[in-house]
Amino acid sequence: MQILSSVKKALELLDHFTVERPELSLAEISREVDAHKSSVFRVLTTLKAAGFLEKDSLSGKYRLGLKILDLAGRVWGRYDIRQIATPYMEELARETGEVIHLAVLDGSDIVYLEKKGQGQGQVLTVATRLGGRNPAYASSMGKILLADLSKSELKAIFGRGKLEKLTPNTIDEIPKLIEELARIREQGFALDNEETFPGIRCVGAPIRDAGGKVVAAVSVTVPAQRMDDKRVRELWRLVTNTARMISERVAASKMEA
Amino acid sequence: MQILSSVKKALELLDHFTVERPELSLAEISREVDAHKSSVFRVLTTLKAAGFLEKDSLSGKYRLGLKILDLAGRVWGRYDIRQIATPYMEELARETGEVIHLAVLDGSDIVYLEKKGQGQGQVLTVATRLGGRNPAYASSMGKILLADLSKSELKAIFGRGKLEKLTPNTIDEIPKLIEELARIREQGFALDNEETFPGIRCVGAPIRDAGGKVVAAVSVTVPAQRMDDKRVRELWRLVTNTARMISERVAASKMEA
DNA sequence: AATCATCGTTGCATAATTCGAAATGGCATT
DNA sequence: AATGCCATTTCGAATTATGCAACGATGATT
Repeated sequence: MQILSSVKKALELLDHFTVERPELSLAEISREVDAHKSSVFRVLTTLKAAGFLEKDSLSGKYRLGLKILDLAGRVWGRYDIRQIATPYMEELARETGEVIHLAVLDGSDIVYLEKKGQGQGQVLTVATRLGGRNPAYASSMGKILLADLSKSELKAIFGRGKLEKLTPNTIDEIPKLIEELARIREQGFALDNEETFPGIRCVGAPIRDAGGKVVAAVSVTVPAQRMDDKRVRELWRLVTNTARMISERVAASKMEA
Repeated sequence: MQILSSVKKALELLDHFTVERPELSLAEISREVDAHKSSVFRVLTTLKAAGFLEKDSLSGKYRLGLKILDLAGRVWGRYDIRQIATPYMEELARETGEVIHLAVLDGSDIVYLEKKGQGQGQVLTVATRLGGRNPAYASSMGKILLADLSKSELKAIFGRGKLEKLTPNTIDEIPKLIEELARIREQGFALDNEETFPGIRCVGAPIRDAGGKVVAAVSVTVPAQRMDDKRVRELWRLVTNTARMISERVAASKMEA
């Protein structure tokens, strides 16, 4: 494996900038990465010169730069599905009064492509973000996407070990996950029963391309206290309907995701 | 200036991946950057390991990776204005039947934060993209944003040279631009008269924060053949109304851009 | 089937680059 | 004024990235 260590270090430095901590000083970063200040300064300067970071002229702190949006715009071009799905998600958000997500599978994670709706002013909601990720095996959308993979594909992704528990409810044994995925294939939707986030349940449904392959998933996200069995059945009907409509549009546009 | 040259090279390599050419092979990139294949291979491998590139397993070609979306999601968090403006832009797109843009100033460029509407099926439209950039001095939105800067701020951005002409109509002399900006401050909107893209005209208006500072701009983009003086007046009224409504919402939400 | 050209990947010695320590100036606090 | 912390720069030593050569795989051509 031929990794350039100074390039790796520079790229990893970007990960320290988060939504919670969008601005950081040289000193803060040096302490966090446990590297000498002058080295970190040079990395920051390089990232800034390339537009990946910018520096607030008043505070002298660094934050992620707009070059990243420029590059991101080039990535979104691959996901026409997002444009197609947006009006349907908006309609579903109005209909249900809940938060709606769209995601694709990347490796063993889902990646959020779109999020619509504000929920019902509840305190408990999900801190998800465009481009953000969660383990596929815990989330309704992830399980939908995994259910469309072959045994060997699943093995290549998860191996034979135990899965990390995100909550007490997370399925952490691969045989149980395989069972769950078989059930999902049968019933055509998936439930996240407080497996990704405590207190949050989701119902997810598959978006298929013209060839029937599951290329994305859409879900309704609800606080557990509002998600009884009656509500599950209701949302299942709505979200699978939305997914089917998106799928038809996807197929009609010869979309490739 | 302390630039790490190997990090710089790696970051610059990302720029070779565009919407037009989303996938590239090792050999293609090596030829383009005029560097040895084995060096480029190691850079690609490092970028791939960090998620900035991914490799199509069938073609072996590289493309931009989803880590970029992850980071972009953290940048968007700075632009609450985008969420606020979206419904108003959608309404304006319906009302005018044209393409609507939202942008902010970054250095001497505008950066597109949002784009709504499809225009009227015309062949001639603008290839703009979320996160994409254009020189501020040529575009209606850019001129709106520049008009809010002080003389010294403008001087720091543009210096004393000539500006690059994008089209025969582009203002390329700084004194003329300063005059134009003074006019814009007076009238409260700006016109791009085929200065950024040939055959394309835009009317732009300022979005202000609670303190009256211009923090973003919104514009209507029209093919020149459909933009007579009557249409200019009509669109000016609509776009400044939209900008005012967004500004009020921005001020109400104590937004910081 | 054999040959050729091109591709992607790896190992190694050398050249290039990066690193850390020390120094310096700026700013805020006492 | 003294102190502490910050950001930035210089320089020699240590480390890393580079380019070359080699290799196997693949596809096209003979």
